[in-house]
Amino acid sequence: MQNNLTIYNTLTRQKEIFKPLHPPFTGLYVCGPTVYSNAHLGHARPAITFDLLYRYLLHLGYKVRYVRNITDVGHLENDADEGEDKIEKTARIEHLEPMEVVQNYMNTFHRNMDQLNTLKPSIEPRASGHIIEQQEFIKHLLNNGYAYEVNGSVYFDVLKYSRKYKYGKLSGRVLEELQANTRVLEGQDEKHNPVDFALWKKATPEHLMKWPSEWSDGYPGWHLECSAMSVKYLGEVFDIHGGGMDLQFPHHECEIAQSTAALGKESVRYWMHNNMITINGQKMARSLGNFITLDQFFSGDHEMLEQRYSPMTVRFFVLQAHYRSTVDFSNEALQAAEKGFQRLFKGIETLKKLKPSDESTLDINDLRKKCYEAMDDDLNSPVLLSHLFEAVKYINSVNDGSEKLNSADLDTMKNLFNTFVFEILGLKDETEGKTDEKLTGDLMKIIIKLRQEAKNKKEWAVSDKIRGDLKNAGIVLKDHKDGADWERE
RNA sequence: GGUCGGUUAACCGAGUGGCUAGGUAGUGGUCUGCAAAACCAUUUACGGCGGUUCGAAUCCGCCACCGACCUCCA
Repeated sequence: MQNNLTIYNTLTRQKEIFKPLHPPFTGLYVCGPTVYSNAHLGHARPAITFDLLYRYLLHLGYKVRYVRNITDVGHLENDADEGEDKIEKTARIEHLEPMEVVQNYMNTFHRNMDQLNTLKPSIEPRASGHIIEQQEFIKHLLNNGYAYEVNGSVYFDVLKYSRKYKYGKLSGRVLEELQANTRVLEGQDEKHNPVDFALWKKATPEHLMKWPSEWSDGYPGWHLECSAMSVKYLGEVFDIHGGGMDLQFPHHECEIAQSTAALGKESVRYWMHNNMITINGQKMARSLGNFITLDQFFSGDHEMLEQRYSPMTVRFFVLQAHYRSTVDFSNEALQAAEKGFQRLFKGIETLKKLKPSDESTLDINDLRKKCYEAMDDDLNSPVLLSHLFEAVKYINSVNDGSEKLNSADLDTMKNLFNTFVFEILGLKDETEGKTDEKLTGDLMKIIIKLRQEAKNKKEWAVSDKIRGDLKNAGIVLKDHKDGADWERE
């Protein structure tokens, strides 16, 4: 399994050549959503980023097991609330069962992910379905002496851990400074140290989501599910763990601590983190209330949106930036992405119609090499797109007759677009698959022919009326030298 | 205050010590009964101040500004 893929490992803060532990197999774990509200643009970022990685690994020939969890227990909303479980809180407001809320938002999330054309993970485990595994994990930590029980809750002993291992290695935190900076808040008296974190929390009587355990009726700590489920499905040591940059600390740091303490070794080989989507320069987040949901993008139903943006426009928008850069939302940027996406796909349409020449004026192998180099360079999708746009320009020139492609190169070019645009970038033609497409096409041919006859007789009023009426019906005619094309508005 | 990252033209967004990234918009042109579209060509850059270098947007230092995270029961 040869490849030149390099990925930026947050652990070492540099790009490293990707070498899986057990080729051709490779494991990928990505932190999925907490399903207590509708998915917003921020959720699209990791989904698309790691979909790109998953697709590229598949393309390179790896047998990938892609695990993305659904968090359906735990998580607090913010400092203001009184320790209510996020999911439980929403449940109370809407008078629904907690699991009904979970199901509802999970369904929406899945629909949105399908719209964005992300491939489904191999396994999508839910925290609530792995309570026993999490409890087993806690027992392991208690036996190892890295956890302690107080009043039915179990906490991880960070200080003890740090005597043997380095706590904070992923996020660059220094334990002493963390202790110095920790805010002193109520409810921590159970902990031996403020930096300790919960593995199991005893539930209050009114808490709805709780499970029996030998310590108490309660619920697992947030960080635990990822450790327990990744080990279960990918093994004690696996290749890639991904997630948003905002999860680096404390979530992933605690995951590392738990797993290392329980297993006695590093569990994750490559840590990858996508950057944030910003809006007016600030992170788009549920908790900040500055989010626009994916459904709102797709429908245009939000006061900040000047128009609707199709799922592929959103996907293209995300891919046009490198995953480790922030991307700032704006209508202008989305509209530019929409136009760019259309230009790319018009190029593909033109490519389909090209006639081969006897010779080629393009070094197609060089183009292919550049495309692979871009992807190998830590998934540099914007550079890949720039090469594809260069190719589009070339395709148009061939169409105009100023450049040439021979038959073999033409096939290679089609292949290249198929591979990179559809297979790897995961873009798709949104006009395809509509019903009666063939019939519509045939009808349009007849209409255009009739109009052409009118034009030949210089009956401009007739031809303009046809064009105008079609426009009212949502169809745009585009005249050119030998005939006319049409497309939906 | 600490840790990490960023500051590129009208907007978005790559990037290497010397060679036009790319997209959108703008401008000019081709095509055209008109319109639209399409295509071609093309203008405006590298936060500030120093330093290293024959040469720096790219390396180093300082400053300014912006952002993420800094555990609460999760």
